[in-house]
Amino acid sequence: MLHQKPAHDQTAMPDYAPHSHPHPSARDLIAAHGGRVTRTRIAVIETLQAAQHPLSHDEIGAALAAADIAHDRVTLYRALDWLVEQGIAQRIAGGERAWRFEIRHDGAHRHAHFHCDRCGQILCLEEVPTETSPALPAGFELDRTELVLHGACADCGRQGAKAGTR
Amino acid sequence: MLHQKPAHDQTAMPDYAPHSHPHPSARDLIAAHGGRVTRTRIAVIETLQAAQHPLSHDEIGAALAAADIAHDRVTLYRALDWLVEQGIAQRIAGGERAWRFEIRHDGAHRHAHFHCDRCGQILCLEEVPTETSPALPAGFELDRTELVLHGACADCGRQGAKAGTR
DNA sequence: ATTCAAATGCTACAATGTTGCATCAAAAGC
DNA sequence: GCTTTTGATGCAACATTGTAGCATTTGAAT
Ligand SMILES: [Mn+2]
Ligand SMILES: [Mn+2]
Ligand SMILES: [Zn+2]
Ligand SMILES: [Zn+2]
Repeated sequence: MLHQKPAHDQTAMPDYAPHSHPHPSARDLIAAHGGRVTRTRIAVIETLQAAQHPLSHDEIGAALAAADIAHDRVTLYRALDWLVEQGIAQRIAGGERAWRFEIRHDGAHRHAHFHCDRCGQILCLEEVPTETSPALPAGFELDRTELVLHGACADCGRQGAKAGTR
Repeated sequence: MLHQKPAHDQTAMPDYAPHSHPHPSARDLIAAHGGRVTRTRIAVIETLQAAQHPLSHDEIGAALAAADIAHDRVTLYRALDWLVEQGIAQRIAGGERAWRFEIRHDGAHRHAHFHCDRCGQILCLEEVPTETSPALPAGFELDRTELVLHGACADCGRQGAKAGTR
């Protein structure tokens, strides 16, 4: 239930702008998709909207706790499942075998991510668009493309040049 | 310990060509990296070399079992860890929160993957190169890029057009 | 205020991966 | 070949991440 990496600590909803474009109100989003407007869903959406990088279930849970919003693990999993089903959020297979979530951007605003294979940090690369569709085998339908750049972040690169790849 | 998807069943080392280019001998590869040549490592490498798509720990374990190579779960995890550390194999964050592994191709032969979000199938897209490096923040080092196309495979697309996104 | 499906909160469980430590065996030295 | 050394293995116990079932609560429609 606790953060392992105090570096990315990102608890209660911050006040800086998210991905540099405005976001619709959480209540409206939920209602527009025919869901019930609950404290948990509102807080999850607002947390994701405010985040500068995709958040893990654990990180989102910490944000809810910091905002004094009672919830249990399973409820949060289900809220996230619902957001993904609705296309409001998307799952990203970040490194550490735990999903990460972020608001799903449409068309122009989609972007790639950088994943540090040493410390696990994930960074949104706003400038790098995810490449558009190449030829797929017959019958295959493309939904979205995910581009992840792997390597070492500035912090990890500086120290131990030859640490574990993992 | 059993396969869930008989469709991708890929047990004992098959005899067809892998990614359509030849592979170095497993023993040589291991020795060249200063590791001990053990049955487990040899079999894991040969299994990966023969595979047409990235394999999960479970699938590789099944292949070892089919080849009558005794091993335990942890040993296999460690063999795979070692291959990744050495840069012989690479981990791919396939959907189902389980790593998938494949031989790491160099330069020209790197390719993208297609992931079916309905049935979980993963396909190597030999023709689609992973895009080359864009601008990264100062100090960041790029190791490799991972391009995953998400959508529905031919089988899944045909049936239920509007199933679960997940 | 009443109604009722949609969300929630437990508890119990499954799947995937990790750690510690005793034992085994690959390969190097003799 | 025999011994030695240390990397690799096997086993047991544990951690993390995510799911399923079911009783209870609550959003929102009437
Ligand atoms: Mn992002
Ligand atoms: Mn591949
Ligand atoms: Zn890092
Ligand atoms: Zn499919």
